[in-house]
Amino acid sequence: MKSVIEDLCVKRGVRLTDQRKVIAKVMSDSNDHPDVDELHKRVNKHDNKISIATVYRTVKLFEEAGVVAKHDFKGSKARYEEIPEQHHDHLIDVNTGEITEFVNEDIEKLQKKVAEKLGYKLVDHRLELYGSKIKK
Amino acid sequence: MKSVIEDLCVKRGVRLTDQRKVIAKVMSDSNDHPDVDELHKRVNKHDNKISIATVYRTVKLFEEAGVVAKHDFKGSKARYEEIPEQHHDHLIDVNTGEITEFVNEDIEKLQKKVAEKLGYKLVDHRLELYGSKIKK
DNA sequence: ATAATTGCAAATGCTTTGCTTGTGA
DNA sequence: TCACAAGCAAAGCATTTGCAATTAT
Repeated sequence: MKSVIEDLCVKRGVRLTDQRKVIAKVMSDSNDHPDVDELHKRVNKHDNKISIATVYRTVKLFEEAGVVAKHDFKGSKARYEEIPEQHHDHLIDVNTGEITEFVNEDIEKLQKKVAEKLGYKLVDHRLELYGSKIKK
Repeated sequence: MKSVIEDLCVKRGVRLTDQRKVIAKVMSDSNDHPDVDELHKRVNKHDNKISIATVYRTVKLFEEAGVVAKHDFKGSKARYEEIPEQHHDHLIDVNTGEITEFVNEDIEKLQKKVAEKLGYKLVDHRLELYGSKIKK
């Protein structure tokens, strides 16, 4: 059965090899934000002949095709996630590295407004919150 | 005459060598966001025996001492700036790389609120807007 | 058929580090 | 004095790439 990412690739004319299908499935099945090493490990459970170079090439390809998102959080290597239905930003636990997703329309609107006031059309943004858990 | 960064270093007990004084001065005199290579070039105009390794070690030291800020904007290497009196965020021109600083208290407050609602104390954040100039 | 993709290992680019010599407080 | 810093070159780490063999359409 086709993964969400695989479907999107077909729609966008991305050539699908066996390796790409496996990587697409692994990413679609992930609910976290794995880095390339972790993806490679997960992918290798399905096919241990897929090289890490291919994983690197594929996540880049998927990113350029707009089917996965890349994140460079402070102090860690690049992480990836399937493009979500709804845009969200991230809060990173500075102690554990745990990532929480959130949506805030007010902030989104304000960003657009700030950019426009400065004479720019907002084409992208990055918002990351770093926090430590409040014990109650 | 002592630079702002040099002053701060004294206050925080950071040992000041000739090299560090030069690097501090160059950074205090910069109004942009130079990367390490660019800093090294500027520093070398004052003393061409200062190695790039020292520049790397020093910006890291300054950053840990809280006297300079490091930024990792999308698609470029690490850039540095003197810690500003007032906190600000950045808008990056996706076409030219030009950086504009801005302050928005409403966004700041909302970020804090979002973190708290998720059970976190906000200890840091990253907000970057990427835009293209609107021609008028 | 054939242009694109893979695996491998080597190369890259930025940053850090070991070691010896030099130096600030 | 002497713990710390600098310069140099080598190492490290994540990522990219050249090339020959393989594969999707």
